Amino acid sequence: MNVTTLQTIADIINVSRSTVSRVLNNKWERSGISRVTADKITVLAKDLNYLKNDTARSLREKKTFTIGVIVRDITNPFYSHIIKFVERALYAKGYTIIICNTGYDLDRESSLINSLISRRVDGIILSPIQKSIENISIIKFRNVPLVLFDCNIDEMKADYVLVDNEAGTMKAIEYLISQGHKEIGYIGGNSYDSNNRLRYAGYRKSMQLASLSIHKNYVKHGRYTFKHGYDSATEILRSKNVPTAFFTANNRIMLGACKGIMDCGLQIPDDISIIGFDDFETATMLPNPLTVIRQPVQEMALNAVALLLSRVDKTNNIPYVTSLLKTELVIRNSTKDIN
Amino acid sequence: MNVTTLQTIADIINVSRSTVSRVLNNKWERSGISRVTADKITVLAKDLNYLKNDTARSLREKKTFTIGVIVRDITNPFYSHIIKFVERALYAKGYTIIICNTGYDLDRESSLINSLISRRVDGIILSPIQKSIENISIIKFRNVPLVLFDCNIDEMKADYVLVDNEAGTMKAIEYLISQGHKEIGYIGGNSYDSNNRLRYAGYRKSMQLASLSIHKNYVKHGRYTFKHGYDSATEILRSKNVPTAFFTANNRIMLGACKGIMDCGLQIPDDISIIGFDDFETATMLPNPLTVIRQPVQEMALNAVALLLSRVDKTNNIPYVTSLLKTELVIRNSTKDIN
DNA sequence: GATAATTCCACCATCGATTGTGTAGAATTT
DNA sequence: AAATTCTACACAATCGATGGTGGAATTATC
Repeated sequence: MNVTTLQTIADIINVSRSTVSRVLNNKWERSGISRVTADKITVLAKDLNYLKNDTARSLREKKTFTIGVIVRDITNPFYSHIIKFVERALYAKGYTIIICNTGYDLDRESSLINSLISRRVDGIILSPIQKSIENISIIKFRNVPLVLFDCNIDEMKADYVLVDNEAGTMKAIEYLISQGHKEIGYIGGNSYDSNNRLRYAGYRKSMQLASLSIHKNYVKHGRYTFKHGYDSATEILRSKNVPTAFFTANNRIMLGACKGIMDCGLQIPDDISIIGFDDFETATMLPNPLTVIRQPVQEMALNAVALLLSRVDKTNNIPYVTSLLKTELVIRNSTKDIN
Repeated sequence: MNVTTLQTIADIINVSRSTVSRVLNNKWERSGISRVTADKITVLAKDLNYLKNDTARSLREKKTFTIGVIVRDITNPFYSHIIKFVERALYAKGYTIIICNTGYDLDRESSLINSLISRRVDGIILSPIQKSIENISIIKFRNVPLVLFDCNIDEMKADYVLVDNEAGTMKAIEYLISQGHKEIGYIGGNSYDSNNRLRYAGYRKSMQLASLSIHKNYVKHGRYTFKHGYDSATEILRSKNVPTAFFTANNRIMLGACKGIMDCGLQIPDDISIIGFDDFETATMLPNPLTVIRQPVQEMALNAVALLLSRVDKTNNIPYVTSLLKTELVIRNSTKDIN
């Protein structure tokens, strides 16, 4: 259980801790340590399986080489892919990431943030719940480098990475309209969520531009879940008037809606068209592969990392940056031209 | 940028660091500190937004309250769900987790392990690549509490959490046989992977018990990917003789195989039956929902955490434990009775 | 041979928190 | 009034690593 430390090595070779430290950090030349001493130390360190103690180093250096990443739902493939890319990019820069999952629980978010700050992470990438922005303020108050991800909060000045939610949605709706759809339903996410608000705004704008009216009954906001998608779709489809197409605000809702449509005995796209935000692996697996708005997941991850690291490295006050990325309409086969 | 430390508070109130420490750790009564002093300290700490420094505490306590979790592919829903449950359980016990993704890269695995040990994590939950067990030995050598997850390595004594791969597969194969299938293909994972070996063993055993012969051409080992599933299925289906059913060794392979089958112009389950290991959200979304062997994901996660923490807490040498969990055959509609 | 110039390292403070031990001064006892 | 007991803290060592400063020993220079 006895671990080798710098002191262990120093004692054996009869040099000081600092000398060992300098050698093992490749600073021995600059510090005027002889090659002979350096070699002895290097060899012994290997023999004793010396492994640096990062807690000590972090304490001393006031730098942990750790980044906190907080997402709302790690089981959503959108986030798990983001995390994969973020982890890979940060790892390449020598950073480790601590991943936290809020599960849309505000208390959890708050407590996780405190925990990350206690651990003195060098920065945080946060995909906030947005019900309250108090948690975010704490991070800023503590002066911890922060990148807000997948959200767009007007009242909060910060670095952002986000996509053109409104424009992306408009592409989708306009595509539906070009196929002759006039009655288009919107099954969205939480009403306090900026993505949902912007996607909804895009939906309304496109409808308005085409002089199409929006039926209140065709619009459902709710949670970003399969269940919400399913319930909303079936509820809408069981009423007297039904739309000819649906827009869904994320992958989970889309899957739920698809299942709901099928369970209502309707076929996609013959009986009803559907288009949604987020691309995902199984979108191509349905009887008719799904047409979606794809977010540039890897690019988003890389931009978040780059933005954050530039904050971490530079103590000077760069103005806040918003990295706004473009979405792409991926046309598959879940909508039908009814012109 | 000046952070409050115990010393800051101590200086203002004119007490010593230790007194402040004891108060903020609720040890003041035991240490004979007056309520008046304690209150003053508590109030001031709050006013100054004091936040404990975990790097310092960890160094002193030789305990980081951090657990490393290493998985092979975080974007696989099986793992992302495991991680979700593991994180939740550990969080409840005051631990933070560092999630690492090897992406089946052995060097990465090795380097991640070293990094975790450098950070002095209190324990590691590892789902190893298994091409080499050297990396695992390092963890054991360093005496870091370890739980091996989702694998079964005979040569390596350790704590394990795993499922009845062989028995589970047998349930699946026997189900197919009971439906009259005699020509059953096996599309598996990496040949060095213990899960794959055991699942394959289960497949062979069931076939043998039913006196069915295994066609070499119907068996494909490879990577746990969509592509491998797709390629294998199409390759098999394009040959002269084709099986009436497939068993697939994980969720990715299953999806790939399904797509392959569809792209060959065949219908599931009318033309060909399929059954696979791992349940997943979209299994229910296909035209005909998929029949699968479900692993008790949450239970696996909780057992891994419990096992690990018992190692972390007790320094005494408990004998190694293997937590072997049962799988469940979830019958949906991807197989057809051809009796 | 004496002084100057290097070479090569040791010393010590520091990061922030924790804890065992020691001790003034007040309170109580005899 | 002296002895004893409490009360309420302070002190200092420790965890392991880092880096500025200073100085002994060796070599070079005239």
